[in-house]
Amino acid sequence: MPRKRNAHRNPDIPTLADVARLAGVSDITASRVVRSEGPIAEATRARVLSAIAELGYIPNRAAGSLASSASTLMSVLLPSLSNIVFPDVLRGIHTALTETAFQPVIGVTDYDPLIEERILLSFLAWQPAAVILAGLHHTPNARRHLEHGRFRVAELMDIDGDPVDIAVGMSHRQAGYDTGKHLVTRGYRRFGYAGHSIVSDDRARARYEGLCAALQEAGLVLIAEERFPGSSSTMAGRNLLEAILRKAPDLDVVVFPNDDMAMGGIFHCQHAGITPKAQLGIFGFNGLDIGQAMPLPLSSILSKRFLIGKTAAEKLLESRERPAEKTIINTGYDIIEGATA
Amino acid sequence: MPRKRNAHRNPDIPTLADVARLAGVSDITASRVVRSEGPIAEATRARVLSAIAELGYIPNRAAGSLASSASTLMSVLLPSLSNIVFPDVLRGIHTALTETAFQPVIGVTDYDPLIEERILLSFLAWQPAAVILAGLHHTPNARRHLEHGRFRVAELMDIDGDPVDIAVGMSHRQAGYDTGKHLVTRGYRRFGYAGHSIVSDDRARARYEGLCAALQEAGLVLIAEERFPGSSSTMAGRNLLEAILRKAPDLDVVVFPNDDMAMGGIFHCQHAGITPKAQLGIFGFNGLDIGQAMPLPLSSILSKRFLIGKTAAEKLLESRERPAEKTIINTGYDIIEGATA
DNA sequence: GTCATTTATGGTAGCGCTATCATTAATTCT
DNA sequence: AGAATTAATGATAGCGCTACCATAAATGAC
Repeated sequence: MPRKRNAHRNPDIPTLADVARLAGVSDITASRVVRSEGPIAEATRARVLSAIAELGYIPNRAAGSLASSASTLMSVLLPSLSNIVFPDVLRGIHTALTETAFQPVIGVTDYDPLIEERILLSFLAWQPAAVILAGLHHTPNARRHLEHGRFRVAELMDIDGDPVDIAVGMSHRQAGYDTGKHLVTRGYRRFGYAGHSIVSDDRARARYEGLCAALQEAGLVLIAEERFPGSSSTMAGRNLLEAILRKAPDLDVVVFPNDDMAMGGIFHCQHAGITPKAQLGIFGFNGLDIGQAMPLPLSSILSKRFLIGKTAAEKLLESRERPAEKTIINTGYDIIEGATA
Repeated sequence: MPRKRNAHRNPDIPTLADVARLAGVSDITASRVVRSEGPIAEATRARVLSAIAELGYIPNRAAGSLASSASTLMSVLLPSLSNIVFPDVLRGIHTALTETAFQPVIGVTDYDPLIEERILLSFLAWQPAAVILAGLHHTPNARRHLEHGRFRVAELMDIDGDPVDIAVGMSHRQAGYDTGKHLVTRGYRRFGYAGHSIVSDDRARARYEGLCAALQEAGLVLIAEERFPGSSSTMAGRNLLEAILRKAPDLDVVVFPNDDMAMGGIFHCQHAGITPKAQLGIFGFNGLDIGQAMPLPLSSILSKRFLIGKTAAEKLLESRERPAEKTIINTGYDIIEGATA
């Protein structure tokens, strides 16, 4: 009994073979046109493109990926989507990928290396052209896959370490250090630090350590610290400033791990009748647009998130193969003087 | 001359066939274990899982997608990543997809239907399980693909229209109307509207039209409008409020199309010594966290972005086939009274 | 025990494209 | 003109998995 018509195939959907037939060429010639690869005569190309348009042919990327053991997907693992920082990075990535065949597949790790590992493994099932993730710290298993995989790797945000392939970002330790130096130079002496738990946020910890190092060099110490166990938010920043000032009312500046919380600090000042800068310095991190739009622009460190994402993706697109040399790209940061510290 | 060893295949990477061989079963039995599909004895399953662990097998999703004419990718087209609104939606989508095999592929349309169409076509090459996009307005070509494709479709944010498959969101026209009613009820009579160009933002336009309808019913009209041709931002909101008050100093409330701009309006008030609410009402849209963390919480409409994303993804996961009936899910919105209007 | 149904497992063609080798045609060099 | 090189095109096996049909084993009903 002969087998029924194979239900695998939907006859309404044109394949490359249909295109080739209509254009009067072989499959592989049509493929060459679609891929813009290999020698192809202009007249032949035109016939194939005409057939593609007539049939409304859409390539089957899974087939191409299977046949070539590679895909046009870029796996992007982001620590968070809860504030604008990583959406900005993603926007940079997306901008660089526009007009290319590459498409970002997204996962959110919640700053958890184990979640990162799990998502990475599920992404590898698609044989991505590249993996983009944040930071230089991964589980041993994840690192093994990153190191032995046949795909490019970009580790973003941090450059203080040994990347697998490419690292694009800034030195967070240096940024924290420069924050301390900057504030000491401006005359601040009684420092406080208010932020979320930094157990899982390597970069916030590095900035904190840089800040402490700068203070130590100036013969100073952090007089008070206040920590919030949950995730970062503006409301948390408001509450933290209120709490730390209750413990140490004589602080003259408070450093926050990010602008969201620093803005919360500003809102507390407004609520409590504290004049930013004149009575209490408030310093953030990231240099968000919204912080700069305040009547008193927030004093902060500008992290170049969009540039980091865009630069990383562009660098990855330069070559499908990993070069022998690892690359570290320092996008730097700016000190935004602002008006709050 | 026989052909050289096929370079297609990397012998270091275990395939399903390797798993099957090690477990002493056929390929299709191993596949059944991986897919959790079809009858499988527990002892057999354990043998296969053990082989998978030993080999570190990672499935080749492209192969599965090709063989089954379907994939585990979800195409997500977002209008923007420039503010937190759509990252919140994406966060909801991602949350619903966690622990499933589905992964979101991201494209950003910049509120341009032609870009949306282009991105959609490139995503269809991956035969996504579903397409998630914003709004109910698409190019004719895009709509044709959405209607005839063998994948689920969720149109988010707006429910005032005829969806392809599922719509999840709120009535923006009703939200604008209720904004007007709410403010009229609070005693406001001299209305201004300050926002970005709404040519490409259907939902902002619908809210504007709803607002105008409510004012008309109350025998009122918008006394002044100010438009900014660029994209929405807090700084733009500051400038717009300054400009509209120069033209119409006697306004008693100004409605903004989103919280980002409304917060800019608040910042202008702070700068210009205007007391929000008492002297001038300021009303936004979206109910962002940061707006609620201000000393005077922003008066606004709360759009349930995370819920919209999560609900849509969950609904899509219920069935791979499109049901006969289209579904409209109204997540509603809340009026946040706040303290600025 | 026999027959019918359900459970479990297996064989393989094919999904749509591309890596690779092969052939033919056109161009360039001597 | 002939040889060498380059450009253009073609044939097909195979990528890794699964839809579908087939067979065998186990279980339940009479």
